[in-house]
Amino acid sequence: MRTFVTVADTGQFQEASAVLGITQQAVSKRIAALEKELGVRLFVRSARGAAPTVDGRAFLPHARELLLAEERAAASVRPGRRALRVDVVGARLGPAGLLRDFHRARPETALDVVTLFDADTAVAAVRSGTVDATFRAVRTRLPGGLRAARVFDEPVQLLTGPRHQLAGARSVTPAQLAGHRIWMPGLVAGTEWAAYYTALAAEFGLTIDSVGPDFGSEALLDTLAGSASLATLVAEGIRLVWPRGHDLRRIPLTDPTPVYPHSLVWDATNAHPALAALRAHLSERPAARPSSRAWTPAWAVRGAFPAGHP
Amino acid sequence: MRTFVTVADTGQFQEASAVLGITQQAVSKRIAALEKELGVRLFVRSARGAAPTVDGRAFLPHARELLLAEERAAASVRPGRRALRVDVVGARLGPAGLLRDFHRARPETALDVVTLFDADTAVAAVRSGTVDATFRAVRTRLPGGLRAARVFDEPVQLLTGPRHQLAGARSVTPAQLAGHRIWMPGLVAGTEWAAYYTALAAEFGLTIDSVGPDFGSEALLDTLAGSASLATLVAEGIRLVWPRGHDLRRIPLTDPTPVYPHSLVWDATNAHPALAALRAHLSERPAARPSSRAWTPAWAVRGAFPAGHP
DNA sequence: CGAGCGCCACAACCATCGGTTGTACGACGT
DNA sequence: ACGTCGTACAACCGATGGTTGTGGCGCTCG
Repeated sequence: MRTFVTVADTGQFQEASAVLGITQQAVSKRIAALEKELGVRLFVRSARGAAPTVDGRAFLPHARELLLAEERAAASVRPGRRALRVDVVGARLGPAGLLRDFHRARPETALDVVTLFDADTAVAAVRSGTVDATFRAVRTRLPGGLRAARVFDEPVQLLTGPRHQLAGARSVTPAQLAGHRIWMPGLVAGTEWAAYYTALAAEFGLTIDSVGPDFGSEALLDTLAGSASLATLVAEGIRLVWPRGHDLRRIPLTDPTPVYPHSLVWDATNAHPALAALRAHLSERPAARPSSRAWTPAWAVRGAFPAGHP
Repeated sequence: MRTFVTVADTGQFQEASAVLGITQQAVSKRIAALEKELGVRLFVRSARGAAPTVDGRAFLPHARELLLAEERAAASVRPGRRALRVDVVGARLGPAGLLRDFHRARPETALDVVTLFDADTAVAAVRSGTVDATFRAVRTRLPGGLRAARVFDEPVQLLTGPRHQLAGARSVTPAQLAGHRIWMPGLVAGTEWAAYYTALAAEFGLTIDSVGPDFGSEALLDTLAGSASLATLVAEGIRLVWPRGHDLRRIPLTDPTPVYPHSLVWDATNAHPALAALRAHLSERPAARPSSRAWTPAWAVRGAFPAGHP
């Protein structure tokens, strides 16, 4: 590919070979091999050099893209100065949206988004330097050198099918959910997600049930749509693949509103320039502050808020 | 890359080797070589298989993207059923915008945009089947089997610096340009672009000058910004890299408005499914019809309009 | 708790690939 | 008509990347 692009740019095999530091014959062989593999002629050879055919012209941008993709791939793991690497708890949750904003604001900044197993794993990764930051709800005291800023309180909503008893409500209080069956397959014990919902259930006397195999959100939505007794909880920001004709309802929870407390955790000694940019970007947003009408587990308050918060 | 992705998907070297049709040892060697080249460990090996490290997780989406890019590249020239290939006269002109619309409306349709030398070359390419369609201003009678539909009349505007005599005008008539020097470096004799501007100059007595080397649009704009006597003509839709502080002016031409008559040309015997989709997409737009206040060269009227036009 | 099993890494070997040098051929300009 | 420029073909050879064979390590299970 690189040979192809170089030939296209220089206009002749000879000069391309000089650029690439190989012989002209090697370039000729490479191009011939590529043409044979693709089954089309890419250049018309003349006594004055090589000009791309129509196929070659169509192929050229794809070849360039391939080289760029290779460069990005290598940059994502380059020891020392790799791309900024951020862990998020879920690709469709609030923090992922914050990262999309950041990427839109600074598209030149190379950014990798990964999802680790749980908050403890993520915090350990931040500490070891394998990731630069993580959006998580921190439960435990952070190891020395790590900083946290609570950046996003994401309200939790009830999701029901049309036949559910609460389907018509404009809003519901957590206490009203007592006695209803909340079904959340895929909740893995030991993760901070599970801890959050366990605390929520304990606080308001709910029954949260995560038994059964997790067939993915589509299967969950299918089941909800047909059930009069099952409901689930989802984060407000989550974008579901909204099935047609299922008539599912998202119902806000109020008085209090359970919010999921996303914090950004990073290592104070990490000098990655894009990390500073990310923190600056996040602090430019209106700071998320705990509302008196919001609820979080007791452990969440340990997550530090940006300066100015009590 | 394919080996890496396969290992990540299967979770073990052994099964990946079966999928790829090679031995486990070859997979081991490939991954080891990749890790050595990148300088990082991508998998943690255990007695139950291989799990990606944090680096591996970050690398994975890039590796997938690379494979997709390779597939798209191959598809762009696959003999027989390649991607729809359309020639446009310029990437920043109206037809390129139409193609962007089409791509937005049908993102699943593989689409390649190329730019050939001139209309005759493009028409020959359509006839030979190396491109599926071209947006061009057709001057000559089309070879048998080819069809044309005038899809976009693009108004031409005057571009001047702030010190130019016409800089303050809200609009200008072509006749008013007589005597002013119009500078259009890069206009290649023999192309339909050149023919268009030649006809325009002849019709209204203009002086269009394309001598001198073409250093690109940036250099042109720099020169225009500082000149009181030079101006150029640009298509309305063209997106220039608008230099800061140059205070350039785009001035509409009126009474009549010269328009550049883009037609879509295709081969009636070409059965490419995406070609039909493109034509359908274009015909859904409000048909471009020649206004009595618009001007085109006499030869342009030969370009067929969609059904219904006189 | 030890034996067995499943999985990966290392070693030796070998065919193929992809580079080299040397040369031929065609087009263009003088 | 002949040098010059640029590419293609041929012969050659080392490096690459596959194979088979084997060893080690960590689960798991009797």
